[in-house]
Amino acid sequence: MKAKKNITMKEAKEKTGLSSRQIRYYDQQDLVFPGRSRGNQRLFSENDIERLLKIKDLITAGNSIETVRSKLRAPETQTNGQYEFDYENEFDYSDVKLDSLFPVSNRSELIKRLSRSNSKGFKEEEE
DNA sequence: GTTCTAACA
DNA sequence: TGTTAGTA
Repeated sequence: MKAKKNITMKEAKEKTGLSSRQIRYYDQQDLVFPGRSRGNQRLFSENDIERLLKIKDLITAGNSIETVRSKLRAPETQTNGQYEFDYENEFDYSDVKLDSLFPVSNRSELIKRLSRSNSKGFKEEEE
């Protein structure tokens, strides 16, 4: 039963109006967490799009990646007693061809992300 | 045809 | 940020 539909890069570009470069960049900056699947391609959910939209809004408003990250913190790091799992959600797994289980299918990717979380060499980078 | 990463302009 | 290279 595939109720929700996954969104591909192309769709994401159209829906957000952002370039693929920007979307991938925001992904690297941990501003969005799209799932990965077939061929290591990103699969966004409706939530990711909304998140991207908000990011775009903040960036175009003259804010930097840092600011955006402050506003949209990763759920795991948001230890305020209030969880905002706004993306562990409507993901259509039936359409995803994963080699193993989703959460830990990409160990290398997970390791990379964890590594990035430690490196705090951020500056005032904008458009 | 499209996305992915990495790197250069 | 755009764009290109080589790949899947």
